Amino acid sequence: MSEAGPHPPAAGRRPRIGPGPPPDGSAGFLHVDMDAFYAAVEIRRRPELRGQPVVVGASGPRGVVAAASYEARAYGIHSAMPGVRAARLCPHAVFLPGDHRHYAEVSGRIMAILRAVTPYVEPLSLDEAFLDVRGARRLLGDPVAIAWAVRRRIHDEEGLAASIGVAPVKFLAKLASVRAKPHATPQGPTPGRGVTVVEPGRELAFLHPLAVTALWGVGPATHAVLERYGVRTVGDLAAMGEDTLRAALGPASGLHLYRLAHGLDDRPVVADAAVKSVSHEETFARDLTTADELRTECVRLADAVGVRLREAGVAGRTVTVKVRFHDFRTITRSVTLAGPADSGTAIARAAKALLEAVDPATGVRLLGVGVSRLVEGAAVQLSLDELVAADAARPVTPGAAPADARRRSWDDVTRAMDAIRGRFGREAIAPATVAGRKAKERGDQQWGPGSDRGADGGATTPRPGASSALS
DNA sequence: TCTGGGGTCCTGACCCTG
DNA sequence: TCTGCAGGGTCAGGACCC
Repeated sequence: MSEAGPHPPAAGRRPRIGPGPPPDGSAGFLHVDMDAFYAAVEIRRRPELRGQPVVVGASGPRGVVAAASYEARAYGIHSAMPGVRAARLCPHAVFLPGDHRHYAEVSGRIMAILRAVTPYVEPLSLDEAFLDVRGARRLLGDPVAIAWAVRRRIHDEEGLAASIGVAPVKFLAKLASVRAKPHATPQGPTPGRGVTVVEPGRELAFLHPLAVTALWGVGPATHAVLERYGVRTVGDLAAMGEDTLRAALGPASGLHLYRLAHGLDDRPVVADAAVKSVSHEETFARDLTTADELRTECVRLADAVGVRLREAGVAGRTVTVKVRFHDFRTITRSVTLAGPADSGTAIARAAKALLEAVDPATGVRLLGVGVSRLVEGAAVQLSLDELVAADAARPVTPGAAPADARRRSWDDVTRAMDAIRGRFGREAIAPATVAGRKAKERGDQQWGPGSDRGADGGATTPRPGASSALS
């Protein structure tokens, strides 16, 4: 592990690694999970915050908590909690806006440390990943030694703590890493074990006493169903027959949970899994109530999706819009295009057509635009049929260019916009409809509508306790 | 008490086609 | 030509994950 530097590989795509071999019964899977990652990164940047309750995210009146230090967790604050409630629980906590770009940089360096151990690294998010280290044993030692070495190196090079689970299959490694974590108590954080190991043959002894909600795939809805069967622990679940579980939860979920409850998980670690959809959605500080506002935001979101599609070198056939109304009722509407699209113009056109049937009068708090059924490399804007249909629907303008010429000119415009953004930054240019309205980048204030702007520019809502800490 | 953003996967209804 | 059926594609929504 000493051969690799602390920095991520140079720009450019890494060669595809693909899925590793299936589990073979040896404890060769690691789950690496950073402790309170975003909060820890902020504290590392500002050491004077060490020991204080620190909350990241929860910006704006509708924001939620992205991460909380263990000192903040002692007050009952946890991720996904509304910021308003977190502020009530701990008014003197330090509330910080998220800095996704910085977290991504730190994450990149941590992933590079992991890839120095094995190419079989499957990131789940910025702060956790699965590793298959079976192929690294001869060179680096047994998986437990590798886990401790990884933990030490992350600490030495990044000053951050990680908890690591070691097990014969992926999901047990993940559960083990949870057990390795520190705990929040009113007296302050108590350190965790750092590394927890589930030895081969001990899987069920580890698994069965756990609450059934510990299993991946048991959320509130599934838990409610299982409670009706008197299931509280994973052991209770394992005692249910496969047929009963399938009948209760559906064939796919039933089989999945039946296998997990018996410690069975043959999923390999998949490095470089292909992305299947790209979407952008925003909750607005103020509800949108007119079709005009809806269309304007739709163009902005579609443009942001298009930029990300082209950056990833993919295009998609299905365009989906998501609308969440004032009462939290949420609908989705989708349409499949004749050919893949990756330009904001084409995506916005399809999305706006879908929004025609949506009445925003009661108030729209969230709007999302997404593209799925992705194909690599295709940059087709619109099929001929769609262009013909679009032309037929468009009022005739004297002197207007034919459809194909317009498509080519829009392709040129898109390429020119990409070039300008590449040189001067993403905010350097935008469609005229949304000029001056910054589209959030991926993860930019992703945990709440910014207090700096809403649909109408937004009103500033300072977070209690934040101003002094940030000044 | 109020509920973000970006994903994946599953299910059921409906329609079309052979 | 009509009917029934199976299978695939599309669409909408729910559940879950971090």
